[in-house]
Formats: sequence, C-alpha cells, structure tokens
Amino acid sequence: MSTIPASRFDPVSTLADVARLAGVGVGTASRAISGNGYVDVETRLRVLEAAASLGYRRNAAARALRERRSHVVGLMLPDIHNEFYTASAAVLQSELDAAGYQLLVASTGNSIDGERHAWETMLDRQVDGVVHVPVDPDGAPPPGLPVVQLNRHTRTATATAVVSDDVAGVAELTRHLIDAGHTDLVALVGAPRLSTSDERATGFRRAADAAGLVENASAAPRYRVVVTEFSADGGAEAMERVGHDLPTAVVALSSRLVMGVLRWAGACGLRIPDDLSLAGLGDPEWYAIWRPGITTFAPPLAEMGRRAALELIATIGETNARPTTTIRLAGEVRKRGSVRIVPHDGGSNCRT
Amino acid sequence: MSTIPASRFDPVSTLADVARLAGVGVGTASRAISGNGYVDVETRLRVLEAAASLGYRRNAAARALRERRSHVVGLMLPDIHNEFYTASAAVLQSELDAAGYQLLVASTGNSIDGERHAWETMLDRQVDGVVHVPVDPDGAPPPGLPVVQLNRHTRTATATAVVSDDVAGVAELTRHLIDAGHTDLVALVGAPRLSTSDERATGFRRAADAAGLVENASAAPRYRVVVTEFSADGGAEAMERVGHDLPTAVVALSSRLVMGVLRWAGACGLRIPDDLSLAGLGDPEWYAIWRPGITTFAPPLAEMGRRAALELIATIGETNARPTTTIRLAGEVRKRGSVRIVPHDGGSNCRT
DNA sequence: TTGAAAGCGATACCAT
DNA sequence: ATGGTATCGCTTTCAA
Repeated sequence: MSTIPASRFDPVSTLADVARLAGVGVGTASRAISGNGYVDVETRLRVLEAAASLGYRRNAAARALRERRSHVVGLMLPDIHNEFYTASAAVLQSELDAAGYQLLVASTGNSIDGERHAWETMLDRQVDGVVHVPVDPDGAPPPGLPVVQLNRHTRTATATAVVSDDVAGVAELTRHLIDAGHTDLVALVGAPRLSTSDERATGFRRAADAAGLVENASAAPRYRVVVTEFSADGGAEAMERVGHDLPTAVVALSSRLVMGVLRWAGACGLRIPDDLSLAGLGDPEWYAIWRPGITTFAPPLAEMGRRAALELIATIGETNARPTTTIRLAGEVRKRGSVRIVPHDGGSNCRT
Repeated sequence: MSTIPASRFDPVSTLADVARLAGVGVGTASRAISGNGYVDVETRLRVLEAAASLGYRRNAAARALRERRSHVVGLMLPDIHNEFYTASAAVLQSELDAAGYQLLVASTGNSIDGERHAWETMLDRQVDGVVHVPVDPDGAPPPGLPVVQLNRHTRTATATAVVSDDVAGVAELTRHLIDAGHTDLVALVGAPRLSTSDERATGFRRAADAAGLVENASAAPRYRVVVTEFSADGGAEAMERVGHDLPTAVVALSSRLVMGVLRWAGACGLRIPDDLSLAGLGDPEWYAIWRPGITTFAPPLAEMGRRAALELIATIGETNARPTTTIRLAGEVRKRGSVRIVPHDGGSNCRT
C-alpha cells in the first residue's frame, strides 16, 4: 500500500494523484494538462507544478481508449532495409513527430501475404492512419482507414498517393542520352505490374519514340526494353541476354539494376562510359563516388515523405472522406560522367 | 442508434457484442478469445464464430490499459536512413513481430537533445521496452525501463548491449593487410567518444603493435591513426591531410569514410590497389560491386538485430532486473580486391 | 470556472 | 466452466 510502484509497469503517478496534490478535481487537472477547456490560470499553474513534481506522464492507452484515437500512424513498407524507402521514411517520421504522432513500422516483405499481415497489425493497433508503399498492384486498403500511398500506387485509386513523376523524369533522362548522341538504347525495368515499373518504362518509350528510335529494330536508331527481376542479379542477367548485340547506352531503372549492370560490365571488362554509357534511377550515395559518377534521375524522396505525412495528417483531420488524388512530385536528372558524348560524325547520315 | 459505426474511429464491434451474439458473458468471451483460462471447447467455438462474423478486433488501448503493458517496443536510432542500422532493424522487426510486439521507431538525429526527445516519446507511449543505438556515450536510459543497447554501448553499463566484436574484427582485418606485406598503415576513425570508434581503433592498434609497427614513426614499419569526422567529407579531408606522406594501405573504419577515401583517390588519380590499398568496415552492397571489390570487416548486423530483439523480449519477461551484460558477436573479414599483395622482396630483411 | 460521475473496452477476480 | 463486476487512467458531459 505504499506509493512505490509495485512493478516497472505501473505508472509513476496518475492524473488522480496530480489532482489530489494540487487540491483540485481530476476534471480540472485534465483540462489544465491537456489545455482543453477553461481553467483558471493560477489553478493551471498549481496543477502543472504538481504534475512536474510527481513526474506525471499521461497514459497513452487510457487516452487512446477514451479519445478513440491512438495518435499512432503506421508505415508499411516492403523492406526496412532499403534506402529508397528509408530516404522518405526519415522525413516522414520527423514530420509526423512534430504533429504529435508516433510511427509504427511494419514491413510487408514484398509479398501479398506479408502485406495482409501488416494490415492486420495496423488494424489490431487501431492506428489513426497508414502510409503505405503498396506491394499488390490490385490490393485495396481496409475501408474507413485513412491511407496515403507512397512511391507506388495501386491500380484502382483507393487512396491518395504521393509519387515521383517518373514518366517525366525518365523521359528527361532518356532525352539526355539522346542529346548526347545515343541512338541505340536499352532500358532495364523490373516487375511490370508495379506502377513504378510501368511509368518508368513509359517515360523511356515516350522519349525514345519522340526521337524517332524504333523499338526492337535490328540496328540504330532503335531501342529495346528488357524486363527482368528487380535485383542486381536480374540486371546482370539482363545484360547477359543483350550482350551479343550491345546498345551504346543502357538505362537501368532502379539502383539494384544499376548494380547489376556495373557488375556485369566489370566482369566483361567493358569500360563505362567508353564502351557503354549508363544512366540510372535513384541516387544512393555511391552513385556520386563511383568513377565515373552515375548519371541518374533522382526522385524527390525526402519531399515525398514530407508530403505523404502532411497528406495523411490532413486526411485524419477530416471527418468525412476526402477525394483521392495522385500527387506527382518532380525529381531531378543529375548528370555525371557515366554517359559518353558521342562525337557527331559517324553513322549513316553524315553529309560532309 | 443503428449498428453502423458513428465514425471510422469506432470499433466495428466490442467484446460485449461478441458475447451477446454468442450468448455468453463477457468474461467467457474474453477467455475464449485470449486463450487464457478455462472455456468449454464448444463454447469457445461459438464465441470465435461470433467474433469472426462480427469482424471483431480486440482494442489494443483497452488491453494495454488493463494489462499494463502495451505490447509495443521502441527502436531509437540516430538516423532511419542509414543502412548500417536498418540492416539490424529489419531482422529486429520481424523477430519482434513474431513475438507479438509492434515496433515504434524514433530517430535521435545523432544529437543529445534528439535522444532526450526520443526517450520522452517512448515513455509517453508506455512502450514495454526499447532497443537503443546510443548517441550520448555518457547517457543512461530511464530507470525501470527494459532497454537493450544495439551496436554501440554507453560508458557505464546501464543496460545489456549487443555489439559487434569490432576489436577482434578490425584486428583481423589489419593482420590481413600486414600479412599481405603492408608495413605502412593509416587508420581513419570517427568521433572518438563512441564505443565503436574506440574499439575499432583499439583493434587496429593491437594488430599493428603486435606486428612491430611503430605509431607515428617517420618511415615504415609504422602506423598512424587519424581521427576525423564520421562522413565522406571527413574521410576525404583526412586523406588530404596525410596525402603528402602516403602509407601503402589505409583502413577506413566506416563505410562513409571508405567513400571519402575513394572519392579522394579518384580525384587524385590514385589507383586502388596499385597505388594504395584500402580496407573498410561494414558491407554495403556496393562494396562487392566496386572495382576492385572492397576488402572489409563486416559486423554481423542481422544477427545483432536478432539478438537484441531476443534479449529485449527476455528482459521484458523477467519481473526483476536481469544482470546487464555486453554481448559481443563475431563478424567476418571479407577479402576482395582492394588490398594489394606486396611482393616479398624489398625492405631491409631480405635474405635471399 | 470547477467537481462529480459516466463511460471507453478488455481483463481478472470471485462466486456460482 | 461460466457470468457478473470492479478496475485500469483518462476525457468529457453536466450541474453547480
């Protein structure tokens, strides 16, 4: 019956303790601490003082139970150990933190089962909302739960999505290659059902078509799109396949694929950019360190994280559903040394 | 007064609803669902069925309030966007998930203030325990809260820590250099107050001393330890400083420092390993892709995450404090091409 | 402005 | 084995 906590699980003190010490009712103490409702300035001060002296801390569970909101939002991503997502997650976390939300992280492991499991977790925890990097292109979030999709979006517009404008970005990147004189291109893309892969391929095709390159022609001017597994191995294997009939430049539409190309090129003794030009996607730190630096389209990952957080907070705030939109943020093409400038002479259309 | 939830925050149904539908008391329903206490098999089935048909989901807040434990554990790390930590975090998360815990992530931003703020967050949420990558070498976790330190440990042993055996690992790495014939070494280390930096430097010194190299001598056999900022810039700047009096091999004791060395070497036109050998720490994916591959000591990050999770779960389970220990896990030296084998002839002790 | 009291939803104790 | 009930700590009417 002492005031010493029976175990480490017990709260140091409760609102009732604070109220008692301050000589007020719990209602008043609650208002003083939460700042909701009228409290005499002097009374508030007494309460705050009492709270401080007791080391009082509001019990989140009790609050959540009563308020019917947890002040926790979930983040569902395919893989915590992937700098592409964590680049957004870092900003997202700080933005959410500033708004008084905590971040519950669950990984979906890039599988539909994993995704289902993660949804269960989120629902079980009664999170107030979820930022979701979708795995299943046809999946839909549980109805009624505020959700913002990040990075990828599902086929049906079931939630607001914050994505990079990959179509424009990759098109610009591709144009850069073409402007540099390349007329024989190969693009490497990952799993075709994901919105990101689709859009990246679309951006590439659009720019290549516009420049008059012909898909799958047997000689320049031409372009090819090679679909492969979304990994370094996939990238290397894809280059293996086109190896007998090399383009002058390849666009690897993910950093993993860039790795694969690099590994393959290294193994073959091909030099970049002398023997083959390379452009990538994303911008992990090593792109800039690599000799030559990797020219790339970098999605605005940090900004995307920020927007996703703000969008989710707004959605949670609204009582009724808000219209689902797709927010496309522009990225940046970063030109480095991996793309060779082709001297403007050779080819069939010299006219000296 | 309908059964439609008044808002999306309202639970679809409560235990009372389930109990009513199944024609039992709430107590029985609770026991049937939680699996604690006696329930007739047939009754349990009825309850489960009712729960399923109502889409019942236990309310986490109510449960936490009553049980006095949240089933949530915190993860505090300096920077979410750092593959060194997330490599552990991914495993940690899945291990925790399997044990029925959710992960609340907070970043400390590598500052003491940020760390304080993160502790507040954890305490406010009444997490059951915390996995903590410490920033302040002299900090102490809040008393009474189960904490496992990951990766680094604070000066005073206030909590169990799961770390990599960097002393042994870096010593082995250094021996590898020496065995390859290098007798003029430079080690680059980061902020000296962190346990990791200390231990890495110690491992280096130990191996160098044992091989008879002399610290700060003006010619081989010698070694130097350069302390610098824990970043690519720091690494490059450090090499700038030693540039006029190059060693034959440098050991960069973090992947950021490796980047710095690589960038500097590239800018100087120095070739690795012909002009300078390089060994690193950690093993980001690009180490293996780089030409030549980066020889390195790789801490067992995944295993560390696993152990930290298990250790924390065990600590939470114990009613009374368990002894704080430091668990050192062995990593692995991965030999690749960045270290040159020095031909065994030059030097003073040739004896034909 | 303030205090009293009614829940929020689940668990666990105590009879039955 | 089961049902009722007190309880966790807080927010929020409702009167005063």
